[in-house]
Amino acid sequence: MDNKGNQINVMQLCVSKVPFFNHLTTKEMRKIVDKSRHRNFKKGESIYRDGDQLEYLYIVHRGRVKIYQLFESGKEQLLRILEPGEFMGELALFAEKTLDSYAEAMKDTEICTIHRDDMQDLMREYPTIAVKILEQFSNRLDKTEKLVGQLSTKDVETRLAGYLLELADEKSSPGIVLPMSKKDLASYLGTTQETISRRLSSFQTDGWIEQKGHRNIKILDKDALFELLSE
Amino acid sequence: MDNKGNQINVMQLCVSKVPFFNHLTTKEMRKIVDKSRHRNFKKGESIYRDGDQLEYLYIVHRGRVKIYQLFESGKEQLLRILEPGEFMGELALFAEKTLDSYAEAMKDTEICTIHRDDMQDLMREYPTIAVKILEQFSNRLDKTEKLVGQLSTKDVETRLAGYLLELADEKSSPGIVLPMSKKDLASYLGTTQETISRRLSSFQTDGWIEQKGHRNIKILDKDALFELLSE
DNA sequence: CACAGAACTTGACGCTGGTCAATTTAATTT
DNA sequence: AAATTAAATTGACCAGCGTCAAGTTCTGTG
Repeated sequence: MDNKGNQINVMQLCVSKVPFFNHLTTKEMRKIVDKSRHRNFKKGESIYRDGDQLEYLYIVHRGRVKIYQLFESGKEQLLRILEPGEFMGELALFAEKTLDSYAEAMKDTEICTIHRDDMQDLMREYPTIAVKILEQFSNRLDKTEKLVGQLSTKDVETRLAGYLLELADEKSSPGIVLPMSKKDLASYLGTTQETISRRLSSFQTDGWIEQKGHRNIKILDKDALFELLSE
Repeated sequence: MDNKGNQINVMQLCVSKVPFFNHLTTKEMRKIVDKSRHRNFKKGESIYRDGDQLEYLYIVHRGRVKIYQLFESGKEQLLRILEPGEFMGELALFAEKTLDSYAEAMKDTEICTIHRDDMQDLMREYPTIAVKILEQFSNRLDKTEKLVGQLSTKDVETRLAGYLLELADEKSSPGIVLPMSKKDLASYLGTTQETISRRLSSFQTDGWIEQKGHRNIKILDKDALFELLSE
């Protein structure tokens, strides 16, 4: 049985990659690996859904996951996208809460899960873990609060410009690749596919960007976009 | 000198009231009190502002504080309101971050401050503190994400109905008192004073609520409001 | 490489809700 | 209780953007 070999493999892949574990010693990490479980999801597959009982912390190791809410009206609100190393289900750590959001693999994705009780133990044993999680939390909260501000005080054009610039900053190159479909982007920015499409077209007409394919955008006039933000 | 007496007083008032300290022993609390400073703010006074260097954790002991963002356009986005026992400035705990929001006392307010370095020490010494903070954090994040969803998928009427019901739930009585001006409520719900006013008027015309004075509302038909949410 | 289905674009139209301005009402102060 | 100020209401107007519907362009799969 290659169970043993499998576990070592998982350790290298999963735990060591995650910011809030990677300061621990190898021995300590092994302890964590013993408590974690590795799972695979195919593109489009649901990882958890509204109404599920939340019992695990999920850590994305490979792939990409989107978290969204779904309303009675059928409208979707995309909350965030998880890249490798990020986690979700953190509410599970404190209470037996019922979920009110959905998590879906955007492409084939590998995930590590750790049960609530084990996480509690780990935090007690290695207090620094809690501090690390806290750090990530505060960044997320920060980002979410900014989104709230944008949603209610800026028009779609401005929000879109802001998003493009943010993306360009991260990659620090004029060519950017949208990490999601325009439909999802619309959901994230609190608008519709159609409006996103119209605004991008007008950006292009103005000579500020150039679109190639469905997800590739080259920024031609950063300053023009930037101007929008402070108007 | 009544410094000593003062400190004991402060301890009882401030630290013991806060959820993430109140599980500690009296002796441990005293240690924390030694590191905290007590401050008073008058109504309307600014506690911190955009651009300030963030160095302290602020714990509200008495009064009420509003946190908001301010945009170039002059628009305000109210993020949340702190009641006694809640805290702000938590980003200070991790990095030397510059603030991008404002905190203002909504009435005469007493606050305890603890310096970042001291907080770091405390968390190392009493790991449970970090876990408690984490708990509050995750609730806030949850609330903020819900707000995002509402802002971008529901119309003002629905958001307002949702807010009123939420408030009624907390107090579990038909008569509710707005914790803020309608102007601030508008800012929180991502709309304008005028629209809030219009919607409340129409609720009243429909016989669903009754307004008395500027901040008192009696809910007459809970079900009608509730219907709006799931349409 | 072709083809099917998904993703995106474009147009026409109407409604929600933002803006500006003028009153009215409530809250505070003296 | 009157006076002053702050908060809220109401009306008129119109722009942004959501909706529905019909095309067009990608893209990944066989």
